Amino acid sequence: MRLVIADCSVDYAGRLTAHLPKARRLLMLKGDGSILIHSETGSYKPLNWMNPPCNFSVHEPETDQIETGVTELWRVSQLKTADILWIQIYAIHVDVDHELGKDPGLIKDGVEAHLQELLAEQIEIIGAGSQLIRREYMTPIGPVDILAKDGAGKTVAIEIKRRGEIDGVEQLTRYLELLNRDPAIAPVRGIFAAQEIKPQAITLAKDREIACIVLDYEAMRLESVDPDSLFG
Amino acid sequence: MRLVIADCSVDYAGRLTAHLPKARRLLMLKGDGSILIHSETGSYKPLNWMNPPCNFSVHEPETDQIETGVTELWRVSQLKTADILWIQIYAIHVDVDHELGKDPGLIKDGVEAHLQELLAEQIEIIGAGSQLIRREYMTPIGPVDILAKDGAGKTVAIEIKRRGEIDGVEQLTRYLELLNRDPAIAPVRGIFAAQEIKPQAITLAKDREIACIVLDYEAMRLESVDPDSLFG
DNA sequence: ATCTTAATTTCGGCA
DNA sequence: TGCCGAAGTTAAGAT
Repeated sequence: MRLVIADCSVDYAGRLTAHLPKARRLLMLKGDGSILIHSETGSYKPLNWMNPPCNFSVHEPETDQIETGVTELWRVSQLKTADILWIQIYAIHVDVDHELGKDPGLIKDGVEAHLQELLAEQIEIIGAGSQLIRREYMTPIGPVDILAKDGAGKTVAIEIKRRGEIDGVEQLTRYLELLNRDPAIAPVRGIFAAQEIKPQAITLAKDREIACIVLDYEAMRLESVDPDSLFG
Repeated sequence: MRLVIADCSVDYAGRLTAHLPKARRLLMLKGDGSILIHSETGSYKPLNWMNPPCNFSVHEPETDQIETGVTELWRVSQLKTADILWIQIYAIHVDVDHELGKDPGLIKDGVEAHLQELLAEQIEIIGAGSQLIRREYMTPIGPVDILAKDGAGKTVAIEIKRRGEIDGVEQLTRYLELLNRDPAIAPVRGIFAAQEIKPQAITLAKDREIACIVLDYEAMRLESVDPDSLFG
């Protein structure tokens, strides 16, 4: 990885056209040929970048560029999409190069799968007397997160999200349409369960006669009978 | 901005729990207190990070950590959300510090907002005699990009995308369903407008009796009466 | 390889 | 400020 702190201006042409006026920035050239241009602020998204696979080359600046102080002209192009990044270098203040080697990668824990596990285990959250039929109940258009029977013995399809948005309601609607064609389990009603549900999603769900349940992840974790599921 | 290349392992606890095994990485400490941890590959998203505002402090490693070779222990915590990042440092290979100053920021051109602006201005693209009613016409489930009246005086709802895919047709369908319940403007027909439209989206639109229009961005730009809108 | 869905999404706009 | 939708989204999982 090569790290360059330089005064530079940048032009990008690809899916959109964009320009960065002259300023001091970090140019990060990764081992896979990609480049990131970072400023002192902003979160992890760079001001501009080029994804691998790409081609890096240094060019002589044009006469008019030399007059404005450009000392080097960098060209980075995407091999597949033909996106191009032109970087005008005015001055280089730091330039270090160091090989990092391969990274073993991030190990994650605590995502949506865990919510599904917990709700399957604590299915009475959707109503007393409820019983789990199956997790990941298959349909022709994909698996329903949870299929259950409620206290009255009626079938319930549950769609689980971390954050409930309109898309999730659409998804559940499609499942319900299919499930209700199967006389063995119809009628099936829907429950949309999430840690938080957006107002628009609630509006749409109400319109489709789908119930909404907000899940308390921490409370469910504490309630869990299976301690291994805490840090699965 | 401080750039450190170090052998390190990382533990994150916050919205999720995650761990990075020991490896050589770039630690990027920005002026606003945020930190990014990058490897040699992967696109612009860091392996791990902490957003501003956050707190950085260096701690003495525990006895058992010293035994495994930890020389420094860094703690980065989010001030609002209480997310915490612990970084175990085993060896520092590069350590440079350089102030970048404030960045003037990216200047963009060619996004969806611009398409909407141009189509509102050149509304007769959807048919002679058409008139704009409103951009961003609000409904309970979100704003319709453009509401207009066609040459025959009938209401038209337009959804605009840069790239037209199935999602956009679904979105427009929801709007139409709602709009057609309002006797003041019903009946409302739909137009799906985009720079390019995927065949699947065209098929679905046809099925829903929604018209598709492919927009020629360059032609619309040249046609624009408002030169400022070129590089808004 | 392609497509679908989530993301510690980030980012911008407008109410 | 908070909500909502777009992004040069990116990234992971499933088909």
